[in-house]
Amino acid sequence: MSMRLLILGLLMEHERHPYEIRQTIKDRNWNECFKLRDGSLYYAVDQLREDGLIEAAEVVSVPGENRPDKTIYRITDAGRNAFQELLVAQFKQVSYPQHPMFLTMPFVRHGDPKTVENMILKQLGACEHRIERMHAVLELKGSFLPRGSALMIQGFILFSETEKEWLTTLLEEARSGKLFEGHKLTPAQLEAYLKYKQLPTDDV
Amino acid sequence: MSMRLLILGLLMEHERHPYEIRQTIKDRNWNECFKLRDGSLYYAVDQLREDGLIEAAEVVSVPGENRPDKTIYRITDAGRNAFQELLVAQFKQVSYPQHPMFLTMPFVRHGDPKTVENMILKQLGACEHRIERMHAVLELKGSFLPRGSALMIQGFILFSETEKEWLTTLLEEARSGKLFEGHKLTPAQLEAYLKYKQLPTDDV
DNA sequence: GAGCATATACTCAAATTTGAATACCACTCA
DNA sequence: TGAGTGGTATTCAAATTTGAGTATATGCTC
Repeated sequence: MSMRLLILGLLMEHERHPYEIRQTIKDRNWNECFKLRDGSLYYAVDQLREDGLIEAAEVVSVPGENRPDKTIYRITDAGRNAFQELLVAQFKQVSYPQHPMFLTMPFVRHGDPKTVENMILKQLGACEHRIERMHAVLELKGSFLPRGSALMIQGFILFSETEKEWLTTLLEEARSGKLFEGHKLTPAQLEAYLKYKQLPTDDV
Repeated sequence: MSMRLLILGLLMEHERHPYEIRQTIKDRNWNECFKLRDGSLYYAVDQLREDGLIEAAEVVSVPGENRPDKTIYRITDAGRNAFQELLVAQFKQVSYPQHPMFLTMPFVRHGDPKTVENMILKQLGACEHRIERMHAVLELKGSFLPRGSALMIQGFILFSETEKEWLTTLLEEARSGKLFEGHKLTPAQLEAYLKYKQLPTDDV
């Protein structure tokens, strides 16, 4: 998650202070598509400033005093160059779809079937809600959003629909008990396993 | 990425040394589905040992001397409990599909069209190869893999096929130039934008 | 048989992320 | 009137990941 690209990208539009960046990300519903923490936002901003890719445009003191002043940042020429590089770098990343639940799958068979079933059910519910929410966003914004942003959300919906399909299968298999199969290998399976070990693995 | 879950999960099967864990992950083609670095593997192993979740079962000196000895680890009772908790925690994660290219989308319009088009094309190629590779894995292993592992790979293929579809759209739009639209907002768009700002955002 | 890649088996500093905490203001609800 | 909730705006230590480096053995080619 290149926080730097995110920040520079937003500053390509116009100058902003960190909290405004955070808000913009929320307002645009991007936090549904990738996760962000305040901590790394402020950290990245500091780094960018140190590297001369952004600079303070203005420091605003909010009336009411004791609150920290906000610093408004602007992208520099070096920053605009860095943005182009980061954009390409992000494209170049070995990049494949990821889902936190992938990691649980190889191990569910060691878990408690009833608990697992419930967890899958919850994920499925969350997934369905997410699809609805994002459809609402697209309907309201789709036509006037920058095309790339609209396509991101559209992609996110597509992926979420695939997720729904996958979770539905998982749920069925959890209910039938099939999901928890595979504790032991029969000799035939073992032989197949040895064969499979020779499959080429593309380094990822 | 809970390295801990991954390690404990593998040690639920039988004892292993760190390098063997690394190998197993590769042999099972899991590195296609989630990314792992040696550094975090060894770090996590150390943590797990400190926490008493795993213990050294045996230290093996390899003939030929000067190589570091391998320590074979075994999961403890505390570790088995921790495994169950980590499994549930992983299920509970706010969990949605992610793709590194999502981050580029809102900003492609500031990038160089020709470069962007090429990058998308490359991703599409990589994606197609991945699908083929994973199909080969499933065909060879699908029947004898623990069901959960097979479903993970199946899910990964499903997601990759969705990715292919999405990338194809992106490519078309890059070629037609539509992808790069959205530099300025018309007054009507601005009004729509203000409306959209009021959309509820589920915190993620 | 010299050179070179590849596999084994890690180690470590530096970069980054996480998660929680801080502090202030404005609002409501009882 | 004061207690609690939510938004604004950030800081920071601790946890974790990254990326590069180390060192040896083994196999392969020219």
